[in-house]
Amino acid sequence: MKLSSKARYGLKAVCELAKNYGQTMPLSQIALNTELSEGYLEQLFLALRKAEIIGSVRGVSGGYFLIKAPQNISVGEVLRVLEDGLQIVDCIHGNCNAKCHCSTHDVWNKLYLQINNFLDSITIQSIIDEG
Amino acid sequence: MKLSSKARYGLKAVCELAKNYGQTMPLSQIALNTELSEGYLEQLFLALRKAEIIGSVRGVSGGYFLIKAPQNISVGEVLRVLEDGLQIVDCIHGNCNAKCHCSTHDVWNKLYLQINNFLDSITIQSIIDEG
DNA sequence: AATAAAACCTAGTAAAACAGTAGGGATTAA
DNA sequence: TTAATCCCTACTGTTTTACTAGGTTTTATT
Repeated sequence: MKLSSKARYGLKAVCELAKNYGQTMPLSQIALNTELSEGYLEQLFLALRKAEIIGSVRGVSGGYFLIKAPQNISVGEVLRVLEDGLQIVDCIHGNCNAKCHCSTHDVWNKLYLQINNFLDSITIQSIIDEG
Repeated sequence: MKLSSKARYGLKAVCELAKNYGQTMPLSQIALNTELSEGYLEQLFLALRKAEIIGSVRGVSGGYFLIKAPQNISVGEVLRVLEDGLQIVDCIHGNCNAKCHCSTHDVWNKLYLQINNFLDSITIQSIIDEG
């Protein structure tokens, strides 16, 4: 139940973009501000772009930008991209073949919903407001 | 954010013990009923015993038993033993040296509390009742 | 047209974590 | 004495993680 670096770094980077919402930021600048590896961030940004959370401009004076306003993006949206859908077990629907006569699956299902509901209730804007 | 096999198997095994609360069950029987590896379960039971969640009787006709009644044990108690305290990030108190000017740490702290509160609210008894 | 800044993309890789297995020792009822 | 059972440590193959490397493409600027 540990969060991956992808998730932690990714959220930080998205917050950095949020603080500069409306502008385009080169990855080098984001890496500098967050003290994260530029090469590693690049991979995360590739995923975030394909998920249409961020957009990009190529070439000189290009960079990345948030597509939606920070108050309209939830932490859940971002993390689901970076954390394989935030699923905490592989058989989330209890369709595994185990001869388990107790409903532990229900626990995992409910925990999954709790986590997602909570993370969906937090906006990126609220994070940078607190900081 | 995946749950480990330790956690999944451990909870199943504890449920199995709960269904036979008041009796002593040999590990071989638990492994059989849950279709889990006896050798692996042994490790989990070592930890659960040291955490005083289960007790054991050695020798012939020995085995393991739940120390507390199933309605007095929460899923959280069990999982914290098996999942390194259920901490989702290493620096849960935000004491890492990162030059992060946004409060993503607050998110992880709150999520940590959400998860623990939720799991503490579920008793082992309620799981076997549903099954 | 040349250059340099930037995104884009794939593949490799060392280290850690995971999910067990192996093998023996200690205890105890029968 | 035996066999069942818990106790404990160490080892091991696999997978995941957290990157790094190295190149390609695009584009503003000179």
